[in-house]
Amino acid sequence: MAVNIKDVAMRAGVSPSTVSRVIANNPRISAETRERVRAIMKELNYHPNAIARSLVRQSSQAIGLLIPNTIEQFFLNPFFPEVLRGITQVAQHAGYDLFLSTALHGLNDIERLEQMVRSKRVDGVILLTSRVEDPLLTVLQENHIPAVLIGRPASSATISWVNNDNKKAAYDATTHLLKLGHKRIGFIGGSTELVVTMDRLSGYATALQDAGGAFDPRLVTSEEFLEEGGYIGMMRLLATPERPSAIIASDDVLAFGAMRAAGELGHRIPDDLAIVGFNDIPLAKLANPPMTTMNVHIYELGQESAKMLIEQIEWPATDPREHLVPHTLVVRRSCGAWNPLVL
Amino acid sequence: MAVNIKDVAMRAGVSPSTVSRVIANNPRISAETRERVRAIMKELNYHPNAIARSLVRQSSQAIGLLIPNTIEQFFLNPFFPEVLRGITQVAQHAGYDLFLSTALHGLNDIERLEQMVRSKRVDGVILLTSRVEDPLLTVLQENHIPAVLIGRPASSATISWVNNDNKKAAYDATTHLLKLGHKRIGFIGGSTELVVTMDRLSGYATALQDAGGAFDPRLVTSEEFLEEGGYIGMMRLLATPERPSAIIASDDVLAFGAMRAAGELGHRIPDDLAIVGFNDIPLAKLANPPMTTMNVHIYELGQESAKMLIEQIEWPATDPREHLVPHTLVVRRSCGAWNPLVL
DNA sequence: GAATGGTAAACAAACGTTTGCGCATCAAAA
DNA sequence: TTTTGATGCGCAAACGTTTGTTTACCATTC
Repeated sequence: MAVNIKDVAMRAGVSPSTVSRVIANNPRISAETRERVRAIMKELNYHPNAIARSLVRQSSQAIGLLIPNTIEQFFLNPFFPEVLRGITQVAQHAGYDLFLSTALHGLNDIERLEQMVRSKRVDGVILLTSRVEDPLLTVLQENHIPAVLIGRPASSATISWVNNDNKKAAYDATTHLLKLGHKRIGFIGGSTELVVTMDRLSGYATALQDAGGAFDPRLVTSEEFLEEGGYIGMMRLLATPERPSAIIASDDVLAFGAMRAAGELGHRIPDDLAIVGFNDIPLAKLANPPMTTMNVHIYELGQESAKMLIEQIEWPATDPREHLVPHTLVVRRSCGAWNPLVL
Repeated sequence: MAVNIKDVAMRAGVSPSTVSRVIANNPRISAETRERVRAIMKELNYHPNAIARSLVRQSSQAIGLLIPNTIEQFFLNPFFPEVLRGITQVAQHAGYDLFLSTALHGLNDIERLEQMVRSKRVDGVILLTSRVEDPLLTVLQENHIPAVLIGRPASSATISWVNNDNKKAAYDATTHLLKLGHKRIGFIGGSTELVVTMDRLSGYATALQDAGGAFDPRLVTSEEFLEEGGYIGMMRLLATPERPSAIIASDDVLAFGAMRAAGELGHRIPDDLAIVGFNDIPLAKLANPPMTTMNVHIYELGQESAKMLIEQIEWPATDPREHLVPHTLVVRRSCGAWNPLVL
């Protein structure tokens, strides 16, 4: 039914090989033939079959996105579209298509991985799943699957990854609050199974320690990565005997929940309670008050991961690389630093 | 390098056809052979090549998502992840993979469409692009490409679509405000090129008319589909001589911008100004005050579109269908209806 | 004992490309 | 005139499956 390369060849009075070479802009085709074939292609409205091409080329010119099992949570977080935007930008530019793999009906990460790459549908994968179990990494290595992790591998596995310096970022955020005079600073984190949570918690603790402050476990809570989690976490922290005067939330969505909880209990932000979030999602600046938050440049994270993956696909020999995307604290109103210039 | 069906066949002492039939659970294979082949597949860690399969089957078991050219705006709007979530859910369940097509380097919709489906990478497409130009629809029809539009076609083209009854929804939202006693109600819409904007505007106007109110063009503004657009729109409306006492924003993101503008000018919501948004994005209930908004059930929109597309792919004969997803007004604080029960 | 029927598996063609190799053709050099 | 070297193009194999048809085998039946 659909017109194929043979139809074009026949109509143009040449062989399929010639048509193929015209498509590939092979220089060994005369200008005259090239033009004639091109005209026929247009006339017949011919479009090369990408599937057949992939089969013979042994490459699909597509990259896969492995989305965490906690789909709902992940999609709900503005992190997702933003990182996707970055990946998209680079992939498009390099001529790669994007394949999405989500997990719903009980497929685990490994099965999904095999579905995508072992079946040759994609040339490599970007892992958005921050809680990386080792078996997955083993499968990747054993099968020489080009892959890039967004986040940091829990173990010292040899895989390319792109991440923020989360410890440093949390350290900086905490220091910011310390400089504003806060003594008791609380921490609301996501699931402790996530490397990112542990890193940020660690940076927070180190900052307190360096400032001579005490790390009080009652001021630390870890919740689901949802607005509701932030809400609950804040409620918990505010119930402690000596309540904190400032909060670090390891995600803006958590921070939003925290702000809601604080508001409901009648605490004013930043007067009674300073809050610093993480990620600088678009709505952070629209919060009331506008939220101070650590911008981790998610878009760049996405871009860089795609770049690294494509590099890996096209030069399979290259060693795993790491890349740290810098962070910048965006000072708004929620931390109580009315004049950012003095900091 | 990678193990293929022939390797399995050889090792099991059978032909490739037999292996293929084992994979397909063909009943003509004896139980004994089936088990033996299965064992070998596991032993060799064999995974069928989806590309080769697609080639011979003439179907890729994948559906494509055509994302509007206004990528940045689209990704920024929480509508996107939510509709994607719905699509994903159904697609996964039916065994279809998801392919993303975004437009960056100047490819227009048609080119992208051809890239995806004419090249057989996907079996059908979901069009997320609400401003559907006719040429695109023509291409779809001429090539018998299974497709579903999310939104309503501008012309009376014969294409399957799933949508909200946007006129009715806007009518209902406006009526809600009228019942609360508002006389001058403003409307902040997205680009007038979008069908959805025009539909909602139309419903708004009809509601005013039915209530005996006058439609005042000075109370209507159309802006970019961004928070910033809502901000500017609100500024514009508040600058009119007789300023409105209530606002309908055709998108929650616009409503957020509107609320910010109102806040900056010192107007209190809902006391000085009532606001009703559209979409009920997750953050709507976290706004300050929590936002009254028309829930259009985006997730369902996504689910239904995927269902319709897959149905179309698997039963090519079926006629184009339409589906309206119901809307429900979620009354919170921003509209000033303190006791939703009385309505 | 030959014909029939049923079951299990093999054969081979197809799907639409790409690409190494070989074969003409022709002009220039020997 | 023969050799050489480009140049332009065709041949055919390969990529890894699926599937309609055929074959081989064995047990019934006449």
